[in-house]
Amino acid sequence: MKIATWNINGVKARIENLLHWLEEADVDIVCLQEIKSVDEGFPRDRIEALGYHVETHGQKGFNGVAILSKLRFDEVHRRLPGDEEDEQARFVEGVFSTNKGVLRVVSLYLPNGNPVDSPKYPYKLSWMERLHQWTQERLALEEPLVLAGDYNVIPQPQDAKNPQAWVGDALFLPQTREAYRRLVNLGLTDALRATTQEADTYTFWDYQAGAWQKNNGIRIDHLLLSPEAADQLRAVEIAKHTRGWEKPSDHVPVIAELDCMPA
DNA sequence: ATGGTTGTCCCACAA
Repeated sequence: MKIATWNINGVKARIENLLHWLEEADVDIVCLQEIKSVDEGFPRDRIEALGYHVETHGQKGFNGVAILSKLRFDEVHRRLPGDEEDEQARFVEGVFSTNKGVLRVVSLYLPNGNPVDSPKYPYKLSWMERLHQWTQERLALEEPLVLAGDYNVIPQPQDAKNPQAWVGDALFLPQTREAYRRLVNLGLTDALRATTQEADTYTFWDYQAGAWQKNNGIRIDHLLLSPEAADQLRAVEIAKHTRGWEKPSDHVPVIAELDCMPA
C-alpha cells in the first residue's frame, strides 16, 4: 500500500498535474494540502473517475486539506481538537480497513508561522501543542497511524540546502524544532529518515530566485508513523521530477510504502 | 540587503 502527501498549492491550478501524477504513481491514499478551495469547488468528479474516494476539508481562498483513497473511508474526522475558535481548515483524518487491520491516516497542513513577530507564530506553536495532545491520545490506541502533511518545519540543518538562510524563520526557529522533536519523541518514526540518510532529500523549492535551478530546497513535508505503522514500512520515495513539470507546485509528493493491502 | 514568484480573488494577502 502506497500513501503519499503533497502540498499542491491550489487544486484548481494544479488539477492537470494532479491527475497526471495519480495516473503514473499508482498510490492508494493521497493526502493533499493547500487545496485553496471550498468543498463544493473541489474537482472531485475527475478524481473519482480514476477510482478514488474523496474527502475534503476546504475553505475559501487559503489552506484546505483532502484525502483521496482507493479504499473506502470507514470514518472521517475534520478539524484538530483543542480550539473551537480556530476556523482554519488544516486537518482531516480518515480510517481504513486493510488486510492487516485498521489504518488511520491524517492529512495536515501545519501553520507557516511567519512573520515570527506577528500572532501567526504563537498560532503555529499552539497548533503544534494541539497536535501533540491529539497524537498522544491516538497513540494510546496502538494502531497503525500515518501523520502526513506539510509540517512547515525544517527538522535539522541537513534538511536545507542553505540552513543559514533559514535562521530566524518560523520554519527553523529553535522553538519550532523543539516542538516538532517533542512530537516525534512521543514515539513517531520519520519515514524518510528511517529509510535514508542521503542529503538533498528536499520536498519544497521556492518559486523565487531560481531556487529549483540551484536545488536550493528544504524538507518540510513529512510522513510520521506510529510504531505499528513503522513496523510495516518498506520504502519511501520523493517524486522530485514533478517539480520540473509545467506549472508545478512548489512542493513535491512524498510516498511511503507500507506492508499492507486494501482489505 | 533586496528582490525574486505564484494562487486566489477583487485587492491585497499568504506563502
